[in-house]
Amino acid sequence: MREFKRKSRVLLIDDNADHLRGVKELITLESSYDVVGATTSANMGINLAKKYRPDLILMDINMPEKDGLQAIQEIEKLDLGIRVIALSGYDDADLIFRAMKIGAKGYVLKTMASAQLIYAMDEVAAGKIYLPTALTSRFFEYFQNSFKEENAKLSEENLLSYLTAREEEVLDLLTQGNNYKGIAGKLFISETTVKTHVNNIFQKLQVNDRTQAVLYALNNGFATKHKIAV
Amino acid sequence: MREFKRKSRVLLIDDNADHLRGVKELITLESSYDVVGATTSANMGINLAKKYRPDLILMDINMPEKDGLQAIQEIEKLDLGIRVIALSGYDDADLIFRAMKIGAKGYVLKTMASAQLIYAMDEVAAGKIYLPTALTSRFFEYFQNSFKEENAKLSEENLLSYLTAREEEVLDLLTQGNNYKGIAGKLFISETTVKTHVNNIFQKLQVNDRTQAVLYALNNGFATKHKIAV
DNA sequence: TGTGTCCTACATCTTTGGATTGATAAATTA
DNA sequence: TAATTTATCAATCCAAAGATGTAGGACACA
Repeated sequence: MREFKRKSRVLLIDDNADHLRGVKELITLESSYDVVGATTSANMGINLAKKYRPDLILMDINMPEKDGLQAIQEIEKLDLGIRVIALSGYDDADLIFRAMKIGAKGYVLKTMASAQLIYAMDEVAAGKIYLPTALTSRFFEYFQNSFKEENAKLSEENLLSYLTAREEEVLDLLTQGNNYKGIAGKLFISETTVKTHVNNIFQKLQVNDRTQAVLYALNNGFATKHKIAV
Repeated sequence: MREFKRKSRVLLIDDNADHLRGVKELITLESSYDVVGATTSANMGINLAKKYRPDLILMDINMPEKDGLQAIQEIEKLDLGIRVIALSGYDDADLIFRAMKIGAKGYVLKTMASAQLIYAMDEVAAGKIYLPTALTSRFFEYFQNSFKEENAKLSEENLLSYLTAREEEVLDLLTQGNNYKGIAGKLFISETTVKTHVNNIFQKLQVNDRTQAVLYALNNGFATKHKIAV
């Protein structure tokens, strides 16, 4: 299959010169990839990316000088359609999560067999996103954990549920930064009426001012509830 | 391996009686699982879950009456350590994302080969989280897309960067719902100084009041920047 | 040494926000 | 039908917030 396509162009960025050389050899042996560049500097890597527009980048994210994650982010910002695979020595869930969050199309451990690296490259070059099974599992544990609190908040007794429909409208406008006059204008009611509603909201949410009300709303899934609902 | 462990107890919930029967037979053939219950009702399923405390639940999430996702959420809320695998007819990214978000430990398509279902069950029963490769790819596309906007905001010119260190401290306290007095007390400075800082913050963020300042901060990664930084 | 930035502080004034009380009409529910 | 809830509006009062101008001391940098 792969043999019939044009070769994918790959750029390597890894501050460990030895590892860089090793990966380069490995990939060069693999006939379906052209290594168009290899550098130990993240900044240089970004420049090379702009210059050569590779299809793929293998980016070491354990670099001291410039953080590899930051480099990935900058490359993603360029929006050149370059697909980046993160190379890391650690299977740390937080690292994996952050890499995928900023747009890495794959995450491969340096300790993994070379065949697996090539496989990841094939998958990513084919437009897919690739994570080894074990890392996927780690990712999801982290992912679910980060939503646990939010889920708990959304399902637990929520003071927001005591608000009337009108009060929800008013609160919604509050969370958009409106003052009394703005809300009154948007709802076609008098400012004093808005004051009444807002005061009732304060009572129900047990807060003292609009900022606290807005914060309560945002921290307890007010927007979520209406727009993204599970 | 599996042969030596005690059998995992499974509960099946699927409003399609035919499919339910099919899955039940399939699993019964597989000697390492005991089907402790099978029902076409989500509510009944939740009751059975409480009663029998199965290790695993296979939950159809394409049910009209009570949404399967909601049922998963309720089971997760019980916190009984029951691991739920979502069964669905659709490989819709949004569905997959929502299922994983609320704590499903796996997501399997009904059209998949029975061997794959058993494999998923083995993995999940072993404490892992399992998503078929193809669905993982879909999930990540959706996941990365949902962060694209946020990433753009964080990396684009941000008025927050013009704030001084002290102003950031003040803004941080503002985003916790403090008034002038509260901030003054916490920073051991006078209330008038706080007013000065807050006014400077308003100028820099180009907003008119504290609520808008807080909203600007939250919408532009203020907390994120300091606590979760990429 | 001077220039600029930052943190601190105060005075003054205007506007907005918040608390409270009271009242009417419509809709809902018991 | 009576009672309750909701949405509307007003007056009043006090507190808080916001706008503006001024200014001294600390520090960094050229």
